Amino acid sequence: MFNLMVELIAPQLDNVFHALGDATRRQMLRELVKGERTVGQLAEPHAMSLAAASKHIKALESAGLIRREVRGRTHWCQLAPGPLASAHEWLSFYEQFWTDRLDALEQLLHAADAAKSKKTTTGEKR
Amino acid sequence: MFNLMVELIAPQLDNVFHALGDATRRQMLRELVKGERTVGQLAEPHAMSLAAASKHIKALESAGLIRREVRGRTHWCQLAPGPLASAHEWLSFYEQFWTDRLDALEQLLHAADAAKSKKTTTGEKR
DNA sequence: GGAATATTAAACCAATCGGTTGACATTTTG
DNA sequence: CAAAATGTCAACCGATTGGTTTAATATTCC
Repeated sequence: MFNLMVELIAPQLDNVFHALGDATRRQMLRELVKGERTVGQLAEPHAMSLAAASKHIKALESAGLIRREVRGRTHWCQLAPGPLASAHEWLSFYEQFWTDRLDALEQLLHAADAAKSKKTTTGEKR
Repeated sequence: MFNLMVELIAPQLDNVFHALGDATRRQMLRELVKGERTVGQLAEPHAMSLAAASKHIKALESAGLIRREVRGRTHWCQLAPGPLASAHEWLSFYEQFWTDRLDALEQLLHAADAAKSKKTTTGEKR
């Protein structure tokens, strides 16, 4: 299910994850959850030039994470959450794994608790 | 709920997302889902020197995405999915948003379709 | 001990990143 | 129209990235 679509769009995922790998850009996304914002508004909380913030916004845009609409002289940005969903889906593939691991750990703890039976069925290691 | 923990660990998220922003490293993670692998095994599918692959693995390791166990002269790597779960959680914050957006779109389409009744009772989602 | 194996370390390189500044284009406002 | 407001663009800069090649370090095998 996931297997079929995961990693087929590697360059897209490259862009999305790279865009998310910067706290400034993540904060901008958080802000955009509240609604449309102009470039200036997005830039304002950050201790950097408007040009620098503009670059961050361009990075988010070219990753497909936001859309921009020019109205007059101001550029309005809004979330375009599709790629976020893709990244989320990509990570979901691993959810099964880490859930299994936690389950296994839990079972191990329970087993240690009630250490009476002599089950030594080792989970196969590759 | 998410609001409380999201973005409190920004440097960690920086590392995790940065590590995920490279197709080579993502492929290595995919491989590790199948079980433990040595550095050599992880490197083999990739058209690069062992040293280069070793660097990728170190990046994954310092992002906390994998753990390494040295047995004899070989280094065995395995997934440490905790940080993946963190990234997944971070993205989950936006799930509500993009779900809402898609719902809104769907409703818009339906409304256009059956443009007769005037029910606008928005079903709450999730 | 010495050769082969498995992996990291160090030095280097071109490309990219995140930032700056200054010039420019396009509205809006007075 | 002129001035202010809103952004982008281009050039530049130092740091980081992802790769190379050539050692160096452990460990195992004979």
